[in-house]
Amino acid sequence: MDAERRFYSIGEMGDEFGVTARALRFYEDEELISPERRGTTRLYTDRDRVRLAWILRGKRVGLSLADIKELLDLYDIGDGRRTQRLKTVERCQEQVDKLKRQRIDIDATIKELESFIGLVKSLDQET
Amino acid sequence: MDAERRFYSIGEMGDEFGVTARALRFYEDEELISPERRGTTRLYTDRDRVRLAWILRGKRVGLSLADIKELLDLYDIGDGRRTQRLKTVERCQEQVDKLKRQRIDIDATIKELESFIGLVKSLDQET
DNA sequence: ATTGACCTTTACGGAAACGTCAAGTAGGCC
DNA sequence: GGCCTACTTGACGTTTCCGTAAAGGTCAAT
Repeated sequence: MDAERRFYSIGEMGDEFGVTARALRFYEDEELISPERRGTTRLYTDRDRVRLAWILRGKRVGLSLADIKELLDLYDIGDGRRTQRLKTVERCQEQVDKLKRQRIDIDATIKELESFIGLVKSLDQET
Repeated sequence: MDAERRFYSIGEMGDEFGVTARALRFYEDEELISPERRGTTRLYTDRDRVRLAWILRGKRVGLSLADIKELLDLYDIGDGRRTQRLKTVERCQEQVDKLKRQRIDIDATIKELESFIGLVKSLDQET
C-alpha cells in the first residue's frame, strides 16, 4: 500500500478529460477543485480526478457549477452535526427530484423525436 | 369544427406557462414562435401554445434555444425534398443520441446521490 | 546559451438567455 | 375625457462559463 502517489499536470488533466487548462483554473477559482502546488505549479491527485469526473458529469446533466460545488461540499462535510446532516439530505433530495423530473422530460422528448423520425422515414418509402 | 379560434395575450401565455413576457418576446426575436398581430399586439394561438410547450421542455432537458429552433424548423419542413429529409432524420437522430447519453449520466448521478443520502441517514441512526 | 514546451497570473472579451428600466401607445371603463 | 392596465419597442445590465491574448517563469534538450 502507500501506492506510489502519482501527480498529474494541468495539461495531462486537460487532455485526459477533454477540458482546457483555462477551464481547470476556472474551476479552481470557483473552489471546485484544489490541487496541490509545487511552487506555483498545480499538481493534481487521484482525488482531484474523481472530483473532476463528478464535475463534468454534473455539467452534462445540466447542473450549474454552483450546484456542483454545493454537492461536492456536502460530500466533504457528510460527517457534520445532526442539523447539518438534515440539510445535507434535504439538498441532495432536491437535486434527485429535479433530476428525476428531468428524466421524464428527456424520455418524452426522445419519444417524440423518434416518432417524428419514423414519420419522415415513412415518407421516404414513397417514390 | 371551425372550433371558435381563441387567441391568447402575451400576459396570459406568460401566466399559464410560467414565463415572463420578456422571455416570450425574446423567443420571437430568435424566431422560435411567430404569433399573429392585431396592430402591434401579439395574439397567440393554440399552435403557438404547442410550440411554447415544446420550447420549455426542450429547455428543461438542456437544449439551447438554437437547438430547439432547429428541431422546430425540422418539424415544419418535414415534407421537403429527399435530401432535405435525410438531413432532418440525421439531425434528429443526433439529438436523440445525445439525450440518451444524458439519461445515462442522470441515472448515474441519481444513483450516487441516493446512496450518499442513504449513508448520511444511516449516520443519523446512531445517537 | 538558446529554443521550445509547458507552466503561471492578470485581465479583458463574448455568447446565451433573459432582467430591468424607460418611454410611449392602445383599449376598456366610468 | 381621464385613468388604469396591459401592451409595445428599444437599449443597457446581469450571470454563467469560460476563450483569448499579454507578459512572462521554469526546465529539459540541443
